[in-house]
Amino acid sequence: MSSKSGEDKKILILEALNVCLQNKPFDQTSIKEIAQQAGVNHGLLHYYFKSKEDILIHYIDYIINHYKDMFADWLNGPEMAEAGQKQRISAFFHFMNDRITLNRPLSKVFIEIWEIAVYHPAVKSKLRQAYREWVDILAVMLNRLFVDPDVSRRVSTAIVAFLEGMALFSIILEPDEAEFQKILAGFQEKIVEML
Amino acid sequence: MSSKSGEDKKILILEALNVCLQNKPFDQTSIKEIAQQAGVNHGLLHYYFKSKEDILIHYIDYIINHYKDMFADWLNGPEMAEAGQKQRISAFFHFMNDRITLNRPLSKVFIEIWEIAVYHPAVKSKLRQAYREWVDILAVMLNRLFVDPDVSRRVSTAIVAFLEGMALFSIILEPDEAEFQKILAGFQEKIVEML
Amino acid sequence: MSSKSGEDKKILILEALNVCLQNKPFDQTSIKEIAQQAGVNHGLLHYYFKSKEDILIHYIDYIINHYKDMFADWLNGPEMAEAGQKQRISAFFHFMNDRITLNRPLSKVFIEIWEIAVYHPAVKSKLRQAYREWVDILAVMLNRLFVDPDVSRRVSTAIVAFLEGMALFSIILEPDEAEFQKILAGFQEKIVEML
Amino acid sequence: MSSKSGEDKKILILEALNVCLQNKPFDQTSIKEIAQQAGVNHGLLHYYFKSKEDILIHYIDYIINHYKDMFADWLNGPEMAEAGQKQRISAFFHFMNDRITLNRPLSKVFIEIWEIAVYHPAVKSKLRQAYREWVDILAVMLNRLFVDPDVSRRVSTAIVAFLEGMALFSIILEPDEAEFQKILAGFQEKIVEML
DNA sequence: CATGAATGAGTTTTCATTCAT
DNA sequence: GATGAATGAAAACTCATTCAT
Repeated sequence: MSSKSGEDKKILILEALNVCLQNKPFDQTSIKEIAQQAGVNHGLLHYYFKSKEDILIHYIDYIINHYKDMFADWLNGPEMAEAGQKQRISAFFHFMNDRITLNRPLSKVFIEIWEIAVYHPAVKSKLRQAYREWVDILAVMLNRLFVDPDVSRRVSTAIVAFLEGMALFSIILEPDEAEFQKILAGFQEKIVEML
Repeated sequence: MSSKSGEDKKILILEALNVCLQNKPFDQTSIKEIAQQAGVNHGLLHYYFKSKEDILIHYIDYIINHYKDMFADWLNGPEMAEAGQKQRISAFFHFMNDRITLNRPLSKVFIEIWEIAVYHPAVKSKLRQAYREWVDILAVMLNRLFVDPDVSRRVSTAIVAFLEGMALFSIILEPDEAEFQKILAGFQEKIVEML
Repeated sequence: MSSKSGEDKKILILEALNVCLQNKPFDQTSIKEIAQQAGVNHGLLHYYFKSKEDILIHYIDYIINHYKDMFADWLNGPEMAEAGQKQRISAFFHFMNDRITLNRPLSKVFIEIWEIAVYHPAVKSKLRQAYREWVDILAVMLNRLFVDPDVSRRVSTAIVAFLEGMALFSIILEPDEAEFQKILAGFQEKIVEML
Repeated sequence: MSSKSGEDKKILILEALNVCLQNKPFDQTSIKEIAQQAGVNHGLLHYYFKSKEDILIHYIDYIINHYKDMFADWLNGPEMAEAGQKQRISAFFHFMNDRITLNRPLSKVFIEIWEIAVYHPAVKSKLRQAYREWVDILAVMLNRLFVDPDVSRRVSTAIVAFLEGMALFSIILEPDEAEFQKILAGFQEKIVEML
C-alpha cells in the first residue's frame, strides 16, 4: 500500500527521462536533471539502475514495449475483430497515423533512439527487432494482396519506411498539420485502392 | 602554397569530423579527437572556429552544401539534358538510390543530423530548408503528372519521406543489400508506371 | 535462544570484516560488503556500531585480543608448564612461527593494521600497547640471559621486530615456504645457542 | 628555460603526494589535495597522469628509484672504495640505519606502500623486486662469511627483515631515539663480531 | 531488531576553452 | 599560425548514514 513499490519507482524515473527527452538529447541530460524531473534524489537513480547507460537501456525497452502493448491491445480490440480486410487495413493505417506517425512527442523520442542505435549495438538490435515485428504484422495483413510472400514483405517494409520518414518530417519540416494529414490520407487511399 | 590556406584547413577539420561521426555521436567526440583525426593541434580548432558548436554548425552547412552541389552538378549533367521525362525521373531515382539512400556513411551522418536538429532550432531550420529544396525540385519533375500542383508537392514529400525512411532502415535493419535494392526498384517502377 | 545475541552478532560482523580484509583494504571495503559477508542487513551495522570507523576500532581490538588470548592460553598450557628454560624458549619460537609469523591471512591483516595505525592515533596506541606487552613477555623469558634488564628488553624488541619483518616478507616476497622456514629455524637456533 | 618542463612537473606532483602521505593514506588523499599541495590545478594531474592509480604507480617507482639511486651513489662513494670488508659492512649498516631505518618520513611511506602492495599485484611485484635487489647486494657483501651461498642469502634476508621490522617499530612504538639506536648498534655489533 | 529506500556530501574524471610562448 | 600547458565547470558515480515501516 503505502508508497510506490520498487518497480513503480523505476517507471517513474523512466517517465521522467521521457519528459526530459522532449527538451534535450540523452547525452546532454544529466542524472540530476532526470532525478529532479522525477522528484527524487539523484543518488536514488543509482540505487535503481546501475549506471546512466542502464537507465537508457531500460528506457528504450520501456518505450518500445509500451507501444508494442498499445498496438497489441488495439489489434485485439473491436475494430479488428469485426471488420473485413479492407476495413482492417484502413483501420490499421488510421491507428498508425494517429498514435504513432503523428504523435510528435513520440517521434522526437524515436529520432533520438535512432541516433543512439546507430552507435550502440545493443540498442540497434532492440530497435531492429521491434521494426521487424512491426513489418511482419503488416506483411501478414497484406498477404492476400500478393502471390509472393517476399513481395508482401517488401511492400510492408516500404510502408513502414515511409511512415517513419513521415514521422521524421513531422518534426523537421514543422508542417501544417492538415497538409500533412492529406499526404498520409492520399497514401493510405492508394494502398487500399490496390486491394 | 606550401601549406593549406585557412579555408582549406577548415575543410580539413570538417572532413575529420565527418570521419569521427562514423564512430561516435558528436557529443561524445572531443575536440582533441577531431584535431587528431585532422592531424592538427587541438588549439587550432579554436582559432578557426569559435566553439565546438560552431564546428558543428559549419559541418552541417558543409555536408548539406556538398550534397546540394553534387545534386546540382548532376542535374546539369548529360543524363538530364537529353532524356525525356520518363527517363529523367528514372535517372533521378537512380541517382538518389546510389548516391544518397544507399550511401551508408552518409545515412549514418544524417541520422545524427536529424537528432541534432530535433533539439537545435538553427540546425533544424537549415535541414528543413534543404529538404524543402529537394521536395521542390522533385515536385517540378512530377508537375505534369498531376493537375493540382499541391498534389504534386504532396507526392513529392511522400517520396522523399520514403527515401529517408529507407536510409534509416539501411542502417538499423542491417538489411541484405540485394533485398533492399528490390524494395527501392519496386517502388521506383510503380512511380514511373504512373507517368 | 533461537537467534544470536547482540554480542554474537557483533562478533559475526567483525569476523566478516576479517574475511573482507583478505581481499581489499578497509577503505575500499564498503559497509554493504561487510554486511553481505556477515549475511545481515547493512542497516544493522549501524545499529550495532555507531559508524564505519567504530567497526574498525572494535575489529582491531577484537583481533589483538583474539591473539592475546590465544597466546595467554598457550602460555598456561602444558608446553610451558613442564619444560626447562631452553625448551620453553624453543617452544615459544615454535608457537610464534606457526601461529603468527607464518600465518599469512593474519600477516595480511596486520600489514593493514600497521598502515591504519600510522595515520590513526587511537589505533596506533592500541597497537603499541600490544607490541609492548609482547616484548615484555619475551624480555622476561630472556631475563636470565642478560645481566642488564635493559639489554634483555632491547634483545626482545629486536626479536619481535625481526619476526614482524619476516611476516611482512612472507606476504611481499612470496617466498618458498621451506626456504622461509629455514631462515626462521636458523635464527631460532642462534638465539637458543646463546642461552 | 622559462618554467618547469613536463618531467619536472610530474616530479613536482609526485613530491606533493609524498608530502600528503605524511598525513593521510593514499585512499583518503584526494586528487584535489595533491594538486593543492603541488600548487597546481587539479585538472592538470589528469593531464600528466592518466588516473589516480597511475599517479600512485609512478610515485612508487619514483620513491623506490630515488632510494635505489641514493644507495648506488653511496656504494660508489669513498667509504666503500677504500675500506676492508669489516669496515665496509660496518659502513653499510651505518648507512642503512641513518638513511633508511631511522628515516621516519620514509618509514611512514613504506608502511603505506606495504599495505598497497598487499592488495595490488603490480605494486607488490615492484616492491618484491626492490627487496630482492637489496637482499642480493647484502648477500654478496656477506659472501665470504659463509661457505654456502644459500646461507648467506638467508642471513641477508633475515637482516633486511629485521631492519624493516625496526623501521615499522620506529613509527608504531614511538620509541626513544637513543634507546632505539642502541638496539640497532647492538645488532650491528653482533654481525660484525661474526666476521 | 530488521529492512531497504532515501539522502547528500564527496570523489574521480572529462573536456571545452584560454593563453603564453 | 601552432603548440601544449593550464583552468574550472560539470558530469557520473559511490557510499556512509539515516529513518520510516
